[in-house]
Formats: sequence, structure tokens, C-alpha cells
Amino acid sequence: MRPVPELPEVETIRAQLDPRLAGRSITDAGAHPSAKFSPAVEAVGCEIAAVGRRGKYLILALDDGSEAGCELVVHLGMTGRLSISPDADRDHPHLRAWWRLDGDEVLTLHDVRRFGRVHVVDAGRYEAIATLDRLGPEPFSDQFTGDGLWRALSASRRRVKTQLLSQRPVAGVGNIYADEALWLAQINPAVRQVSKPRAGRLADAIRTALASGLRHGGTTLRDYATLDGSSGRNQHHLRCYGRSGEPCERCGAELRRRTIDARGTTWCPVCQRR
DNA sequence: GGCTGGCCCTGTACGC
DNA sequence: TGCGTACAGGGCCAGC
Repeated sequence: MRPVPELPEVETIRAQLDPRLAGRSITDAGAHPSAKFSPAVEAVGCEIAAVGRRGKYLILALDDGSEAGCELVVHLGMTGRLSISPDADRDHPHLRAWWRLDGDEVLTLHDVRRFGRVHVVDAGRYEAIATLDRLGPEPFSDQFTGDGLWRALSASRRRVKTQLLSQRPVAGVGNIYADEALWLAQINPAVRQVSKPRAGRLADAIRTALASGLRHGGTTLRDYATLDGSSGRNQHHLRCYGRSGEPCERCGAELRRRTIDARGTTWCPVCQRR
């Protein structure tokens, strides 16, 4: 099991970063030569106005002197980890990017498997980041409704779990919370069509699963840690993800595991019957 | 334009 | 103990 930072984990990190970064200037930066990380240096000379989030993307609003401003966009991928420290160990094998801040601290991005990404774009211009450009509504916003989710899911014949992971019907749901939400809504992850009432249930379930993650500071199974290096606690509250072989706590049947869209998927064969 | 499958990438688990 | 192999998975991209 190797969980990735999903919305609750990214939001937990965002809330910790914002008070420590807002108002500070980036005086220097460096990055791994990969094109995934090298844009990090484009933020030098900017002042960080605020740390925001869209889906799983951290968005640092930057004041670069222009009217519109720009943004430093960071996706943590599967193993990305941000931290603030007095200095960066530039020889660390997993250091992918660093930004020196006024006040003599360094924001670092470590990412063992290099699935993370860094971009610097004009504010709100995400054409170069396809997934962010076409990101669905935030799950806790008024724009995310059961009807809207039903319309989004009905627009495609792909499996419901595949669609959730695409980030188009709703932003920020990854493998853990997709399994949790589908279990809560009693929807089989492999179905290709969902009725309007069931889509309503799924929308509620997505909010419930994500809210549990937020309440417990995110899910830590191996790689994820918050800004200060501490672990989340939501792994103790998962009811489906990663529990294959264990009894379903709703009906007692043995939870099963299969691969959907190349992602490990756990579901209950009885109460999530197709 | 939508969908599928391959790829990136490296630590860990497991079998021999 | 050491080696080789399979596996994990978010997002991008080529090909259909």
C-alpha cells in the first residue's frame, strides 16, 4: 500500500504552509534538472501572497510585480513532501526543488519517485496543466451537487471509479477516497452508469469520506506526512480501502480486491453488487 | 473528442 | 544473505 496525497492531505499541508509563507519573498531557488521540477526557479524574485489549493494542486499566489501576478503550482504526485527548514541538504538524493525565503529559511520539495510536478504560470492560466485546466468542482463548494455529478458521469461510458480518478466530475478524489466513497454509497466501482439518486448518494459519500480525511489530518500508510513531518490519523478510520480479505463492516461479506484502470480497488461484493 | 494502454520512477515485499 | 522480479499508482501522452 502506497497512498498518495489526496485532497485532505493537500489541504492539511496548505493550512500549515499558508501562515508560514504568506508575505515572504523567494530570494533563490534550485531544482532537479527534470522538466517536471526545473520550472521551480522561475519563482525567484517573487513574493508569496497566499497558499491556496485546487483539487490536489497546491497553488502559491505570487506577486511578480505584474498586474495579474503569477502562480507557483505544485503537485505532490505520490511521494512528494514539502517542508520548511533552516537549510536544504542539496545532496539529498530525493530533493527535487528548493526555494530560499527571506528570513533565512528554505522551502523544500522531496519526492522519492518523481511523480510530482512544479509549474509557474500566469495567474489562472492553466492551459499547460491539462488536468488542472479541466478540473471538476471542489467537493465542498456549492458547485458540486448530486445533479451535477450525475450529468458529469452520464457524459462518459467509462467506469465510475475511472471517472472519479480523472478529476473531471469532482476535484481531489484519488484512489483511497474513491474506494471509500463508493463503499459508502454502495456503488460498484466497475459500473459505467449511475442513476440520478445514486449519484446524489455518491456526492454525499464523497464529501463524507473527504471530511473524515480532513478531520483526521489526512491518511498516512507510508509516504504522506504533514509539513512538520507528523503523520495523519485517517488510516485508522478507513472502512474499505486496503482492507481486502477483511469482513465488510456493513454486511459481513469478505471485501475483495481487483484492478480497475490499473489502480488497486477494494469493494464489497455483496453490498456493492453490480 | 473520447477512450485505452503504456510509460515514468523507485522503494518495498517476496520468492528462490 | 543476496539477487531478481513484481508491484504500487497520478498524470501525461500516443495511438486507435
